[in-house]
Amino acid sequence: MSSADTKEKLLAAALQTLTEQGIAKTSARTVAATAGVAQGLVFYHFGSVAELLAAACRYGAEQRVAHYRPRLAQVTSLAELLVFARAMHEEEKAGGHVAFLGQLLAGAQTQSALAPATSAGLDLWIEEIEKVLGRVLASSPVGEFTDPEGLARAVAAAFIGLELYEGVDPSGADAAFGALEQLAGLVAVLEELGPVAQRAVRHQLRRKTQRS
Amino acid sequence: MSSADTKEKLLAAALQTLTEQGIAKTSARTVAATAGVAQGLVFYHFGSVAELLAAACRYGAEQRVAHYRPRLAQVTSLAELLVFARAMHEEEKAGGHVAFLGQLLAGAQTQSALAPATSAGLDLWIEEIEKVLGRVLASSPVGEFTDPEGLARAVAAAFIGLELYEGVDPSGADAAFGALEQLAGLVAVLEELGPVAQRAVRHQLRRKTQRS
DNA sequence: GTCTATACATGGATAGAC
DNA sequence: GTCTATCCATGTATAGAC
Repeated sequence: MSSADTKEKLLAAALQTLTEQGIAKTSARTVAATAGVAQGLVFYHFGSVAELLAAACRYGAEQRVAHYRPRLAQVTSLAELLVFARAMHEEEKAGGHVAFLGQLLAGAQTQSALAPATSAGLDLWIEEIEKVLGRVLASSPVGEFTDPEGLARAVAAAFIGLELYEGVDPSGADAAFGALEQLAGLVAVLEELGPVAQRAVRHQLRRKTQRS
Repeated sequence: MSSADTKEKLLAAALQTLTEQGIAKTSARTVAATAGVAQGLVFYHFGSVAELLAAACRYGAEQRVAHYRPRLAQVTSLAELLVFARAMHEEEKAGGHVAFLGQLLAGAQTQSALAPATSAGLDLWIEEIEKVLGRVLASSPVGEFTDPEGLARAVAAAFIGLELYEGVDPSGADAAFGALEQLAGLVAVLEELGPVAQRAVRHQLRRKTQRS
């Protein structure tokens, strides 16, 4: 078998094991078994389990971002973004293709070799989210008075948190998404205000910004 | 040694190991070593590693919520809540006393024995957050048009996500908290609008709510 | 009732076979 | 260059000593 083939199999198997077994049960043995290759190949091809996981993170994050990118590109309002988030969440419940990021995030807390790759994987998402937020909030006071990059980072981290929460309390996670949708609706209202109210809001915001 | 003593040691050691070593490296051996007791005692006192972790989760969550409760009780505005969140985040960077919830959340995804305990531990936080949000948002349109319990769940899950994110990208997490503070300031502005603008906002919200 | 010694499974890593 | 056989550390669990 070609080197590229085996590597690819191991990368895919690493992601699958990570989502299905969790970081605690993800080992060279379990991944190799899933890939259908010998256990030693993990070390031959990647040097260590951590390096395999780091590579798998890059591989998987690129794949998933590419998968969702076209749909994200069509989002033109905050309400649509929340609809997308909910749909993506539903897809994740079935397939769990982003869940591996939660597992890596947990693993990276204490295994420093995983941190850069996990951060880089998340950055792919953050970049996309930032683009969408920039577009969606451009016409709103929110876009004017918040840091879009920081907001994108908060959204990405929060989404992973919610995905993890889904695993222990599905109905609770559902309620959380519902509340966020209501909140998004509230922000959207700011855009639909009449000109007088709009100016009042912006005026207050400017005062507030100067004060702090 | 009394049974209660050994159990207490194991519970504390489980939390410490979970935060310092992560779920992947938390085993009967590592926890017992930290506790300074024999490894087999984990199984004698708790039956299995998962049950020990579940018990430790209850134990730790109660402790931490009790630790922060007095300060949460003094929060009277959304801005103050964000100041508290940032302060708690800083404390966590140093001590990492809530980090174990992130590790358990990751572990619970695939080890169903952990899910109920983790969910229950989070619920202690959610309950407190809900109280605070109810108080803080009572005078705001946000309180009127969102489900406070769902919002509290979203906040708790998002906070855990941000704590995990901090572990792989501290400056990114800082930017995320900064953006959320700006966002909170924006919501606070709604409360400071003049009566005319207030009514315009509420009117739009009512229309919006009826439509959806 | 409390704990220790021991059995056996799984994991990481590599020397050397093909 | 690719893979297998094997070593030793670490993991879970329990039989039986105190």
